[in-house]
Amino acid sequence: MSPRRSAADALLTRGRILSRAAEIASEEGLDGITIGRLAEELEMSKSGVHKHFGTKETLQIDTLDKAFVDFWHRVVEPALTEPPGLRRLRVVCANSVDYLAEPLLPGGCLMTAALSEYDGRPGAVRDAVAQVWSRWQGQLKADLVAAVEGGELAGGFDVDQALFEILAAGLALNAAMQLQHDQAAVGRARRAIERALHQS
Amino acid sequence: MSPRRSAADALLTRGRILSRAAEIASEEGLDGITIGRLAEELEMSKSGVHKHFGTKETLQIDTLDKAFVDFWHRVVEPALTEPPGLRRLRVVCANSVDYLAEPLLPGGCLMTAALSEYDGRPGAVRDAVAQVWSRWQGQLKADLVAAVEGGELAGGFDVDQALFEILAAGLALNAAMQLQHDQAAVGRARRAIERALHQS
DNA sequence: GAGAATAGCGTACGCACGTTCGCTATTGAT
DNA sequence: ATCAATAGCGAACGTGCGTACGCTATTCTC
Repeated sequence: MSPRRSAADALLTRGRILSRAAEIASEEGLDGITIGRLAEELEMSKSGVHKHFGTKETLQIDTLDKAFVDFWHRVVEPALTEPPGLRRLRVVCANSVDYLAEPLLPGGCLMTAALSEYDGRPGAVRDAVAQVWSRWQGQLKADLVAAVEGGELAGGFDVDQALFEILAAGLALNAAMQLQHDQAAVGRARRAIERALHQS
Repeated sequence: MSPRRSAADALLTRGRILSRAAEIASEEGLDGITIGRLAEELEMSKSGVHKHFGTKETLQIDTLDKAFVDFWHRVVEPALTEPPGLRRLRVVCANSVDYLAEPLLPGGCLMTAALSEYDGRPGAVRDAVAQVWSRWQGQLKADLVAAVEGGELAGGFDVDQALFEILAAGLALNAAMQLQHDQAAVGRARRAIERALHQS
């Protein structure tokens, strides 16, 4: 019908597809993404959607990557004005709690959803999920380590234990929000994270 | 081919179907359950499998319920010899950590997988997931409350905060085991739970 | 201005899905 | 001995899926 096809338009179309795909995936999982459904909702042809990715698996991975980039923009980057260490860590954690409490995507955090969905299924999608989580954990751990090295945390502080508890709080907050719409969980997550930083 | 159909045999067949379905669902999600696949693996016809449940949605719910009953048998019931309160709670928590570290199902805890999978999709399956989680949380909370009332925990102890942190540790342990096969997470989960019971 | 690239469309394909229907053979109660 | 129930089978259905192919129209490069 309307074959516009400049390079700029193509990138824009690709972005529209990924945005909608991320919304769908956040509610119904990466497997809920369907080329036919995307085509219908974006008012284009199945083959038009397909061509941008070549394979459904690629579409799923690109969707996850896009969601991760958005997450990073909102959660991590604003904290980079703080020096590495405890100050930056606290801002990152606060931002991530805010993100989980009021996510960009309608079905909540896609990284978290994809984690459960693909942790038992070998393949490229699972690898992508693992990489995304590895980066997020690496970011948190780097500031924990910096805080210890900078003397902001007590000597003998167990970095991996704190990391575990911070991640745990995020997972539990996401579950409480998505399954039970429990707003009170937000405060509990904040407190749990603060407690993770005060090992006795 | 071999139409045996006593009432006892029927129940047995139903159990075989649900057992295999639970295994599949633990690895690929409740949506990974497929009547055709079950029929093939169990060497029976699609219609034979179908007839036991009438609807795929019912099959999914029954699978979840079966997995929950098995979980309950292994985690909660052995602890009922302890008196309600802190002692029973510690046994339940220890059993649940053991369960997550070495689950009955190949893909890990089905309740946890189903939580992420269906938290954003209204319907009977989601309701079943919510109910299962509500029962599990209720069990934990009952012993926390009993512990407070029995004076085993300090006055002013925040039961909901502790419950949040215990559940969080379980979710994080499951994620660490399934995505990263991180055995060290077992000890961290145990420690996180113990810390949840020692509010400062 | 000519020509290679390519965004997007339309059509078609094979496949797996859940569900339906009618049948057969066995059971279990009368 | 009879007869209603029913476990399970086999075949068929409509649907939606991912993917492949060829085409058209526009853009970008030279």
